[in-house]
Amino acid sequence: MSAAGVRARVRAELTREITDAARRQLASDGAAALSLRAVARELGMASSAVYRYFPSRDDLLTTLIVDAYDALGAAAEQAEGAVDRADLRARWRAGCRAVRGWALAHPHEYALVYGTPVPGYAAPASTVAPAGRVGELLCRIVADGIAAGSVDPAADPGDADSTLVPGVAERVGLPADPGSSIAARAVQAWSGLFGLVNFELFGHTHNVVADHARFFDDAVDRLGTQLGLPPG
Amino acid sequence: MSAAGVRARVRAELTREITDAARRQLASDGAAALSLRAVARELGMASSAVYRYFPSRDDLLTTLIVDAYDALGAAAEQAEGAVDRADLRARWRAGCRAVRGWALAHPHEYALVYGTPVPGYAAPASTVAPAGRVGELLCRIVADGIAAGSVDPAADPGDADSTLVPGVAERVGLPADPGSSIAARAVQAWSGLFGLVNFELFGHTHNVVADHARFFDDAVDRLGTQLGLPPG
DNA sequence: TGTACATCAGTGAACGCGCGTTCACTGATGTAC
DNA sequence: TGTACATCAGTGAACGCGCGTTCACTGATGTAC
Repeated sequence: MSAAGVRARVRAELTREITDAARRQLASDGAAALSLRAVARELGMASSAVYRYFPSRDDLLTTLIVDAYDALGAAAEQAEGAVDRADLRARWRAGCRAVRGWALAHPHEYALVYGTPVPGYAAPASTVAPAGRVGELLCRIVADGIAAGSVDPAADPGDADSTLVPGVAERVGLPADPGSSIAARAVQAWSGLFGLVNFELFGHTHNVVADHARFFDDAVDRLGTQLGLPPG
Repeated sequence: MSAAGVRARVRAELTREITDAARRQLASDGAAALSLRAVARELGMASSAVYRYFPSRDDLLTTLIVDAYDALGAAAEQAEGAVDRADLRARWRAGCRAVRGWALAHPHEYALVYGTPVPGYAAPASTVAPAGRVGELLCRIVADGIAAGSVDPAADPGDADSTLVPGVAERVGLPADPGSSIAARAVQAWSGLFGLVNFELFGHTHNVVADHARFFDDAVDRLGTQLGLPPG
């Protein structure tokens, strides 16, 4: 390996060490407490040295945001992918449960992307694709059901899909018929899933729900039913 | 009015001026930027003077949180209360739309209570009751429907209600039968409502939904239908 | 292979900022006799 | 009604902290001839 290659590799490794330390800090204290100086401290380097790797705190934050979206998306995809393709209901459950499981295991990373937007931070374009992974995964299940004939896209008609951005249904493999609501209902189920996780994680169901895991499973099944997934 | 009464009134007024200034600051810059010093500055007083009224920043924050819950609850109750009692569907719509409307008008106050919990802040008991107002309002609509015979609590059976904290269904006027899911479904609809608002306000549907108002109305109607509210 | 130069990583001090909270204090306002 | 005392609101300085970012610098590593 060339000398330049070594230098690049060392650089990449230290970049990763920085993001790892930042992620640990995020995990233990939350996004608000994350600072470049603390990261540098943990790595035993001067705070100014971090600027050789990230031009500003916001860039480090962007990396963490993208990583969080990707980790959550990967967890959901992996869980969903481990299930019999033909069992739509099981795939739905697996994907949703993986989202909740990841959120409970990484509450601060979850809050970073699904809680209050960081003040003064404007999400750059690089966060858009990772942010869509879970939603697209859920839509793919519905689309597969339509393709297999086990989900009826014409159930619950209406023109709700016309409230969506044009082309978004096709992009996730859903039909784009006038008079359909299947894509809008999928978006609603997606937001309903995160509504459940938000409420649990942020404590809104603290005095309301006793068995969160079972409550969640029941609710997720109802979301699936509303989308027309066949019962498991 | 006695001299002591005057003093107490002046004190109450300045207390309100402080919370008003804090609320303005919260509204314009968000909770993270809220500081006792900035509030004192806006009021033209020494920062130490604020401590005569609030023992710490957290106490000021608690006041703002309670106020936000109450303002949102009042907005929902007022909108819902203006509708014909017998028209359950219209009451449901009015309540939900008021929640969204208030959230859009007060995004930072909304985020304070429904976004990421403030790090290091532990919500005291005084926030519990105000936090429940919207959920209880929604449940009351369902309970009225059951009482009027237009909502069937036995539709969609299952034992989902057993996942809730015992007594919570009765507390909001819903039946507590074994084998029922009406209370759990109400909780889910409640979390679904805030999932919709969260997604819109925090930008997750930015590239997905085009007409947010109509998308929301459609989704809310679906939530109502899932609870068994008669169509409007 | 050796040498002169350029690039790069990392340092440590500094700038300027804002924060929550404490404290001894000064006047003004209220209270008891 | 007048006076002595107690309570209270508000001040300004200070403590100690941490932050993001800049800058001139020192060595080490890589490159060109």
